[in-house]
Amino acid sequence: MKATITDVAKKAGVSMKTVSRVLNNEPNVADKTRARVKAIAAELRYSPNLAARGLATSKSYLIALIYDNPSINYISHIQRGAIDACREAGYHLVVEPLYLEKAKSRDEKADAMRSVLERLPVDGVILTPPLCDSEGILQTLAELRIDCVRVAPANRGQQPFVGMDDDTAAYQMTQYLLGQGHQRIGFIKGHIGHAATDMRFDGYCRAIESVGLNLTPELVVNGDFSFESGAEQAKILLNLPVEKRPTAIFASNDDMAAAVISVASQMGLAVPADLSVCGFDDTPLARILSPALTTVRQPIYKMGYNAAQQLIMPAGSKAEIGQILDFEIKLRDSVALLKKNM
Amino acid sequence: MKATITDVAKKAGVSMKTVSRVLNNEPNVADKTRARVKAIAAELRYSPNLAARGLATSKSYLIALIYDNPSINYISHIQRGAIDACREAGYHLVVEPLYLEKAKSRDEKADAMRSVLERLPVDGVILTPPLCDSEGILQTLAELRIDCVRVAPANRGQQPFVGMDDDTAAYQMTQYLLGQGHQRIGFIKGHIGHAATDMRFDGYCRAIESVGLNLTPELVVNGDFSFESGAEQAKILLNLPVEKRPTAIFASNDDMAAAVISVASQMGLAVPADLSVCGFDDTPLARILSPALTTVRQPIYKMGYNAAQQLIMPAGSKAEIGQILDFEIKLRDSVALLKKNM
DNA sequence: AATGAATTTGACAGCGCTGTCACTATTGGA
DNA sequence: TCCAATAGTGACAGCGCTGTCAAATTCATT
Repeated sequence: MKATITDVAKKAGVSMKTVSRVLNNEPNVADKTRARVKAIAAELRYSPNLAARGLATSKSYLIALIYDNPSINYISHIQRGAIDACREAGYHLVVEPLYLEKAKSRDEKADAMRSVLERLPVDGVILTPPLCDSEGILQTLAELRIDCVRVAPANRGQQPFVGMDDDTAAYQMTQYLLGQGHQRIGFIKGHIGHAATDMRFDGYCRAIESVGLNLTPELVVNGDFSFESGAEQAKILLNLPVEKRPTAIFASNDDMAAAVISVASQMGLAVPADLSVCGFDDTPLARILSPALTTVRQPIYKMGYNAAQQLIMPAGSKAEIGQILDFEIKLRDSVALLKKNM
Repeated sequence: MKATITDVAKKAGVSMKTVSRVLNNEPNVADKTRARVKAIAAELRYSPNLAARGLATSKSYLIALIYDNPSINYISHIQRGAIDACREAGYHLVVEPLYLEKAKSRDEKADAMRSVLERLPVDGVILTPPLCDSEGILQTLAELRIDCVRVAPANRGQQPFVGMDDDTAAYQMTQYLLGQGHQRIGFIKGHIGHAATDMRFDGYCRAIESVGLNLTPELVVNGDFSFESGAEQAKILLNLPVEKRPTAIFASNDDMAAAVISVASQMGLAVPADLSVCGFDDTPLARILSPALTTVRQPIYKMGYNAAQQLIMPAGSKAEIGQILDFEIKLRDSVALLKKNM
């Protein structure tokens, strides 16, 4: 039915091994032979059987994207990037979410991953936050001797990663708010335990302090990246007495920023006239909101792309352990100059 | 390093074949033997090597999700459903988007798919719209002898599919609007060529006509499922003279409905007091909008789940060729009773 | 106790490919 | 001219598993 390497070998009058060499671009094949084999392979529409090759080499040409991050948007972009990188190199991406009933511990996640990976022999694994910061996961991967690249990890450590500088991004965004005249800038933190939560908050703090202001504890509230938590915390912030109420709110992601805008308008506060708002991520939501959201654009796609690429690259050429990608501050309509009387 | 079937066999004092039988739940193994082998396999953390098994059985335990649908939300849910079904059966999902520069023809998409699939031996393919209605794709799959299940195809035909009744859903939603007293109901159609576009529009028409009303051509406009197109078309609808202007707008998806709400509020129309709006899909956006959007909940996750399941199921048990899943009308806050004076 | 049938088990080949290693042909230099 | 080095090629085993088929065991029946 489907052509095998033997068919090609017979037709070309060479051994299987020679065909194999040609197919894998190995050296030591005469140019003439190489050309002939290639032509015949093409003619027969031959393509190697991945299972057989995998069995022989214990490589699978498969890369797994493993995550437990509930943000569809985030994962989708990582995934697209990874798939594109895979395709360029003849690899394929298998997607493995690791959602478990929430009570499960880290160890159980590691076990779940182990059972997935023991069954499916992948050549490498891409780990997204918060999974990429789990000791258990990392250790299991090491035991299984599977390469991995972490996306936006909290601890950069000595293993490969791709990431961006959340801290600086938050710093710059806060500086921008400051530059627009805002002094009382509310901050809604993300989910505890998420690396980005701390890094973004740190950037905010640095910026506030860099202009000689003091951090006002009541302006900092704890969300968890969800719209609902954003709404809840926005109410707390906006119900502060007028003279203490923030004139701008920096939410740690776009969903929460959307909630701030929604709550503000329900309370009769116009954005950005009465309240400036900015987010983080630049999800599709950001452009749809009215006003369109000023936010930080993360290079999510590129992180996925580069992560896969690092996995695929021949081990030798790994110049650097980590890659830090550029972000971009997207100025849109949700931030305005502070009005004099506020 | 990793336990093989031989290790288990030795330790259990039986042959490889017996272990194999136990692992595959084949009959004709004594209960005692079965229990012992299972115990030892668990103890050794044994799990079969997919490549080897694949080579022996010419199955890959891999299913591909192939799509060119740009809606992240849609694909993500299909994907999650499919992955869950796969995992239950020890399968894995590989994801293969088929985006090409837009100029490419259908045939080129089929070629692209062919080259992906010739390399990766998958056991089945899930096709989403609009790809699932491409003759070229279907034919290529048939040539490759790869099973496929289509998700929400336009032409149900004789091949397996999972879908929902878009027509009836739109019919019911329109009926609901009618029941709230609305007579001038605007309709924003989706992308031309998308099966859902026609089916939803048909349902709308049927409902309008079912109450003895005539279709008003100027109340029907052409969007393309994007937020921007929704905004554009909403403006056209809402700029109609007051006596002709719709009192309710049914957008063919949530993104366009969000645009309607946004445009309406920019024009000083309150939703739902001055204008009722409903959408289709029940994306996360629907709950985030204010007012929360009345919409049709599509069983997207379940479609993915069932599609994968159909592929995995032993060929014999395929009772029915197609499955039609239930939708749900989600009543939220964006539709109100028509005020008397309108 | 003896027979046939059903159940349970194992030996072995082979899926399609690549790694190893041995072999032959070619080249360049003494 | 001959030899060593190198380029080019192929035979063969074996990756871990399952299908086939025959052997061993058990059971039910006379």
